[in-house]
This record gives sequence, structure tokens and C-alpha cells, in this order.
Amino acid sequence: MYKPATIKDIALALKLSPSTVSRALRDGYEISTETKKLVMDYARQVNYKSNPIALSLKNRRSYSIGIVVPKLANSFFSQAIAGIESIAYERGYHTIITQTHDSSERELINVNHLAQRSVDGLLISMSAGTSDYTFLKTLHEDGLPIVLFDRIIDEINTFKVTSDNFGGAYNATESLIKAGRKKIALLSNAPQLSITNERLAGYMKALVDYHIPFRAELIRNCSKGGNDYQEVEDAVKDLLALANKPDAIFISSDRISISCVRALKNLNFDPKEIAIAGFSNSDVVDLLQPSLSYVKQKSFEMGQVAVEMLLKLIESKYPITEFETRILDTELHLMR
Amino acid sequence: MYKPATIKDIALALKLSPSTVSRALRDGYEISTETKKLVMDYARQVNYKSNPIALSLKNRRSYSIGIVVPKLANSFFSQAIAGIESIAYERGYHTIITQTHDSSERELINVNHLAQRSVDGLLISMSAGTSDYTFLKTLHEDGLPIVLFDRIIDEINTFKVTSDNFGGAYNATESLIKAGRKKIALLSNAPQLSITNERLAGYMKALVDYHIPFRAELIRNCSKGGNDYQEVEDAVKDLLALANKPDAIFISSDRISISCVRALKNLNFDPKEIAIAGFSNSDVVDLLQPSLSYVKQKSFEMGQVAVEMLLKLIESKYPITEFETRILDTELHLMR
DNA sequence: AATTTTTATGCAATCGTTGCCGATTTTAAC
DNA sequence: GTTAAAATCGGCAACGATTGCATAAAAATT
Repeated sequence: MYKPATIKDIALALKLSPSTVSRALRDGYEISTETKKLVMDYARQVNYKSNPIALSLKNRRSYSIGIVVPKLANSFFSQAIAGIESIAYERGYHTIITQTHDSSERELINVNHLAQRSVDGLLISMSAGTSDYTFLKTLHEDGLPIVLFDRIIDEINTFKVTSDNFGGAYNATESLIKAGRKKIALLSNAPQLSITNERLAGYMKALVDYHIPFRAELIRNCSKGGNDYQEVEDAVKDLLALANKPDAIFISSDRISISCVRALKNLNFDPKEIAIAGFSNSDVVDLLQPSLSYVKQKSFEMGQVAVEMLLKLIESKYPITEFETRILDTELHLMR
Repeated sequence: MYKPATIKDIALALKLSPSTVSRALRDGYEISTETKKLVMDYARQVNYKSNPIALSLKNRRSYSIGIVVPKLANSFFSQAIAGIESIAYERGYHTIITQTHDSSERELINVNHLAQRSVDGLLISMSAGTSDYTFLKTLHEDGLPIVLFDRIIDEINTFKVTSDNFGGAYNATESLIKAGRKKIALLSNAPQLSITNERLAGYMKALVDYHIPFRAELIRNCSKGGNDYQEVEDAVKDLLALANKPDAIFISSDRISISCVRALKNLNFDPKEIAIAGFSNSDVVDLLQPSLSYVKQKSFEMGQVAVEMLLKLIESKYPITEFETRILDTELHLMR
């Protein structure tokens, strides 16, 4: 059985008490220089490392933060996690990453597990399936520091960071209009997500500003968020079967953008006939065929901002009551 | 501060001893039915959850397993992780995911942290940058259960699972030959990885079997493994500047495949002039332009096999000395 | 030389949980 | 009615590390 050296082992070997060894290792002022050297040397020799579990139990601090995202396979989230880690490691924190696959049960299990494992705080982007936030609310009220990113919710009063979804959607829609398209459909994500509605609003505003009549039949919700390809293909098929069919599609979600590209390819649609623009953080979106304009979110930066907010919460000596919601702008990449 | 109810709290409230409460909650045979009901009800009422940290400290078991992969943004790994989780959760284990970004220092830090956090076992796919395996070897000899997957190494005698890299490379190369290509270049990954050499061997064997002369100048190593796009573009540019330039490229790595596609696009190469086939588990590889044939690994299954091996190690009552290395076959998808 | 101060170390409690042993009460058996 | 055997439950210790308090020895002061 794997059993690392403990303070007691050192104490026994050196005929000292555990307390002396502990203080020597922490360079306590009350320990003589010789004893310190003795202890330090021996500790190095047996490769002593303090046991984080024991420390967590005693201090209720673990120097680790929990991350909860819907899906690691989604580029946006893996990029955001890289951003989180870049700061966290620098500040001496470890990260524990979990994914929910957009299931609210999995989310509940993961969040509770992290809380019980006494992470010092939580970074979470909500699952599409979640509509009851009481479990999070309760944890937050009990004092667990939480920062929401990307898919944020109003129900919890804390630091939040997300993208300018309204602006991103506006710009993408506008680009389609400026390319001469007038019948622009919208493929949308699960309606309970904040980002879904903000992007919908951006799309609508662009239509209004350019005096394009709104047509309800051009809007389709893919509530499974692109986890189900067939749902997206059916929506696209439906749209293209309309009497007055669209000449462009704006897609307000990363995964659905990919599925839509695949659907258009499978249905053999001429890219000139139907232009597409969509949110996507895939690192190969520029290589896709049919090609598309895409709105890229600042995922890495969002991770960095989120973890910095969380560390502020965790390390603050006094309770923080003034919270900020940061909005990061997006980048529009036009189709070549 | 966040502070969940403990056994002591329940004991105090119910005027029982902590040990009694503990046994009642675990349905111990020595506790009367009334006391059990009393305790259970109250526990539910205060939402008691046993503290995993305290249990870890006491039992040296955490019912969590550590996962160490080079990069989450690599589809292969995020798929493998999904496979791991699918089994782990079912069996009552939690997963702690970390990534190394192919840095051996990060790998060392992450592995040690996981070991100290007393994970019950480790699933690891080695970083490209690692050449000294003593830290892992030591942990393994000290009794930490370890299973290697995908990027396995000979230095540690334990359960392993990887793909039929030889066969996959052979089949991909063969498909290029059968399509009439005779001057097939190879873009290869970091040479210290096991998979790199197996794939190289498969490529070579195909050349031999089809009596195609081997040309050393057609082989390029991208030791940064596609983390550096420029390295790949330079290699491609080099190859295509040869007097007797290749008419096909086989790419033996996921990320490099993508970079190569991008390079060919940026360099404006006609897909007919230069055919490509490569390893890739990207879920959009079929949508890429220029298009390619690709070898897909059974990533999800590999994760499942790996975690089952690990659980066998963890839960075995007697030390296991006979180890198996499973080889999963690959799927070749031909370019349309 | 006696007392105070400084220096160095040990003791015991704590975090939450459980294994082991012992104590008490109830029930059963003769 | 005495004794044995279950049935219930409490107390203590331990997992590894830290820390306030006490104590011991050494050094400094009077």
C-alpha cells in the first residue's frame, strides 16, 4: 500500500515531538536553527510532503477550486478551462474539473461532491437542462464562494462573467444582411439559457434596425443544444422546405453551428444559396465546408476573469457584497 | 462560512454518542430499529452528508480516481474521459481531471498532487515532453494503482490499453497507395512517444508490402505535436518544395492532421495534387476542406477499458502481478 | 545565588469518522 | 432464581497536521 512519510514518522525517527517537526518545517520562530536543519534535511530525504487531506480537514481550506462545465468536448469550455488553470496554478490553487453533459442531475451530483470535498470555491457554467437553482442558491447562501461564467443566471447574486452575446448576435446578423441576405432564419439553443435569449435579442435588433420583417416561422429552437444531430437536421430540413425559404441562417450556439454545417452538407445545399453565420469557438471552424462566418468568444480570457473573481471572493477577509458582471466582447470572423 | 452538519452535531442534538450515530447511519447490526429511524430521520432533516475528506483521511480511500491527459482540447482525450466517467460514476467513483499541456513539469506536479490527495488510482496518458519516468515508477512501486492508456510506456509494468497504431497507420498508408499514390510523405509526432514509432512502423510496412521505395527525406517530425502550427506549415512547405515532391501525406497525429489541412489550405494546394490521410478523432474531420481520409481511434471504449482495469487493480484484495495490454482496433474512414 | 527572561520543546485538542473494547441492560435458558 | 447470552450503546483512540498553552532548560539579570 502506498504510504507517504508523515510528520509523525519524522518525529519518531528524530526523537522529536510532532509539534516541533511541524513548526520546524514551517520555519517557526521558536525552533532552533540546528533542529530546523535537522528536520528539513531528513524531510527532504524521505520526500516528505504535507498531506493535503489532513490539512483540508483541519483548516477547511483545500487550495483547490471546482470547475463545472456542460461538456469538455466543447472547445469553448476546454479553452476557458485552460484560462482558469493558467491563473489558478500561478496562485497556488489546483483545479478539479467535472462535466455535466447538460444534465441537471449530473450537475447536482458534481456540485455537491465538490462542495463536500471542500473546494474553496466553485466556477460554474450552467447546464441547459437545469431549471431549479435552489441547490446552488443554498450552497451560496451557506457561504461557498461561487462565480458564474458564460451561462449565467440571475437567481444568484455573485460575480459573473459572460460574453456580449447581444452584440455578437447583432454583428453576425448584420453581416448577413450586408451580404444581401434578407430572409434570415435563426437556429437557437435551449430557451432556459441566458445566452440563448441575449443572442435572440441581438438577432431581432439587427432585423429591426435594417427594416427586415420578423417572421416567426424562421426561428427554430434546438433544445438539446446540438447534442442531438438529428434534431438540428430536422430543423434545417424544415426551414428549407418552407414556401418562402430562408437565404441565410444565423446559429446562436457553438455545437449547433457544427451540426448545421453538417446538415447542409448532407442535404447537398449550395453554399451560395444559403449563407450561414454562427457562434463557434471550434479551432477548425475556418476549415469547414460549407464555410461560414463565425462569432468567436474570448473563452480563455473569460476563464481568467472568472478565476480572478473567485480568488478575490475566497481570499477576501471581509464578506463581499458588491458584485460585478463583466461582459467580454466577441470577435466576428467573416466568411472568406 | 459554509459548514455542513456532522455526525457530532447529530449526536449532540439526539443525545447519543458519535459512534452510535455513525453506526445507525451505516445501518450497523448493533443498533436498535428505533434509534436507527430516529437518527436517519434527523440526518435527512439536516441534510447530513458524510464528509469525504474525513473518510479519506481515516480510510486512505477516496473513491476518486485521477486522470492525467496532455490536452483536454484534443477530442481524443475528451472522448476518452467521457468513457472513463461513464463507468466510474456507475461504480461509485468520482474523477479528478487534470491536463499537462504536454509539459513534463506540469505532469509531475499534477501526478504528485493527485497522489497526495489520495486518489485511489491513476489513469494517465503520457506527455510528449516526458522522458524521465522515475516519478511515476516510484509511485507505482509504492503501491499506487496506475493504468496507462493511449500513450503508454514500457518502463512501468501494469495494465495498459492503446490503439492498434501499427494497423491503423498501415491501413491509412495502404489506402493512399490503392488510390494510386506512390510518393507518400509522413508527418510524425514527437519521437519519444510509443504511438509515434508504432505508426511509423505501420507506414513503413505498407511501403514494403507494396514495393514502394522508402525515401528518408519524405519523413518529417513535428516534435511539438501540433501545438505549434508554424512547425507543421514549415514541414509541409519543405516537403512540397522538394524536387521530387510527394503526391500524398500520411499524418500520424491528431493535432498535426488538422494543422496539415490548414497548411495545405493556406498554401493553396489542389486536393487532387496532394492526397492526405491522417489520424484524427475530431468530430468535424468529415467536414474539413481540403478533405482527408482519417483513422479514428476508439477513444470512448479506450477510456472504459482503462478505468475497468484500474478498478480491478484498486478493488482486488490480493496484489495483481499478471498484467495485460489491450490493443483496440481503429476505424479507417475514406475520403469521399 | 536567586530570580527573571529567553529559548526550545512537549502536551493535548481539533477537524469528522469509524474500529475496537467495554459497559449496561434486556432477554433467554436452565 | 441464577447465570449465560444477546442486544444496545458509549468511550477511547486513531487517521495527519496545526496550534494555544504549559513546561523545561538554558541564558541573562539582579
